[in-house]
This record gives sequence, structure tokens and C-alpha cells, in this order.
Amino acid sequence: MKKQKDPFQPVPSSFFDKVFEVVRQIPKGRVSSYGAIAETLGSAGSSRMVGWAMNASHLVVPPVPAHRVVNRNGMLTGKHFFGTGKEMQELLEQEGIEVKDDKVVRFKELFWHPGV
DNA sequence: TTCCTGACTCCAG
DNA sequence: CCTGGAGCCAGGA
Repeated sequence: MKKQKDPFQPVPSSFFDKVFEVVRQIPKGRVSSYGAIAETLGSAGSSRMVGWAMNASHLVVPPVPAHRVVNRNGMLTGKHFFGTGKEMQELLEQEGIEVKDDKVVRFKELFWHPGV
């Protein structure tokens, strides 16, 4: 018997859904880091998986605010994946987040820890 | 099944 | 100061 996905089973499709769920909880005007998210998911150290999940974030609904996710330095490592490359920065600035040199200003203050 | 890749992070030089 | 290598886990070919 091959394993079959039951449409009635609300089981999380994959690791990705968990990531999306956490990222969507990031309040507007705040940012988070891949490592913090990975840690919240219980897979601390798999920060790469978080970023990888973000690569597919634009394919899921509701849309995931991936622009609020940066690396532990507050650097916009994934900005290149936002179309032209400065869309991510503009999105952050629209939320009142100041970005300079591809880094979030006052990242430490704007940092939002998942799970709170 | 195996092999490769990746929007990260840490440690060493 | 900056650069390189290793570890990490999940998914696609």
C-alpha cells in the first residue's frame, strides 16, 4: 500500500508550512531572523531550510512577508530574490523600517522573536 | 535509492 | 577588517 495523502487530514504538508506560519506572525514594522525561526520550529541549526522555504513563499497563500526575514546580522540576504533587488528594501521602508547598506537599522530593536 | 543544492550560522586564519 | 570551510536538514532529479 503506497502512502497516500488524505485530503481530510489537516497535517502540515511540510516543514515549509511551519515556516510560513511563523513568518506570517511577524508584526508589521518588525523583522525576524532565519535562525530564530528555525529554532522555533524545533530545527535549530537548519536556518538554511528557513531561507529555502522562503524561496517558495511567494507560491503559497496567503502571501508570506518574507521581506521581514533577514539573517542574524539584519542584512537583507534575500533581497535579490525580490524581483529587482530593492523591492525588499522598499517594502521594509514602507513599514517604517530603515534600511541602510542592505542592513536593517536598529535591527536589534526591531527584532521580533517568534513565539511571543 | 543516491547525489546535489541552498534567502544561514559558526569558527578559524 | 575580510575570506574560507564545515555543519546543518529537507526536497528535487
